[in-house]
Amino acid sequence: MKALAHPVRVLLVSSLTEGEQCVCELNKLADIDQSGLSRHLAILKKAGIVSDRREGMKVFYRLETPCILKAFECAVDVVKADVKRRNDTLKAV
Amino acid sequence: MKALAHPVRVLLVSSLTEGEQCVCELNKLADIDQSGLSRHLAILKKAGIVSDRREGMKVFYRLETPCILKAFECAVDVVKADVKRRNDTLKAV
DNA sequence: TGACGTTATGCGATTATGCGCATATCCTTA
DNA sequence: TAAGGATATGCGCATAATCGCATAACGTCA
Repeated sequence: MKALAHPVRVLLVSSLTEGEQCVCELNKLADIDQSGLSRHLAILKKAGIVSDRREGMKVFYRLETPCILKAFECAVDVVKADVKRRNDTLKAV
Repeated sequence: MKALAHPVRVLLVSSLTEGEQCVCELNKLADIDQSGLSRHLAILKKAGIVSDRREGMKVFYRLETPCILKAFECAVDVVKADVKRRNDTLKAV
């Protein structure tokens, strides 16, 4: 759970749901220092959420657990419910 | 996501999947200072994961988002996969 | 082998989290 | 209104997470 507690890591996982990607591609997504990106990926790997594969100079990361998508969907639901609640509160006024 | 990044909070949510509970009951589960518990619950509430309801002196918390169970199941899968991987590595030696 | 592209790691500084104590707040009941 | 139980909050300290820079490690190709 801690491994997903950072916006950049959520972004990374989210991007990897579309398939394997190398660090260089991920680096374009996240506006962050390269060393930081590498660290975030290491955290996800240590947590068993992603795995890596070397191919030439590049390292490719891929999602190890597709079920994580459901967790994200739930998170989206939570946010939606929150928005709805705020709206209802506004209307009530 | 951050809201679930602490073992105590995972425990709390997990316990709340069984139904509404008051702070006093939750306090028995988590071996933690009462003020800390209150803070953790506040974090979950702010994240929209739980909601509270006052009834006399006691405050009852309940899960706002049952789908969170799926997220936990996924976490369990990740851990299981990790254990399996370790075993396979051992066997290979 | 040497230069270069890609990714990882060591380190120090900064910031965010969590904890425990004391205390405030809210509610009930005498 | 006063006392007491249940819960929340202010504060200071300790620890952990993150960041950016510099540099190391790894692989390729001339």
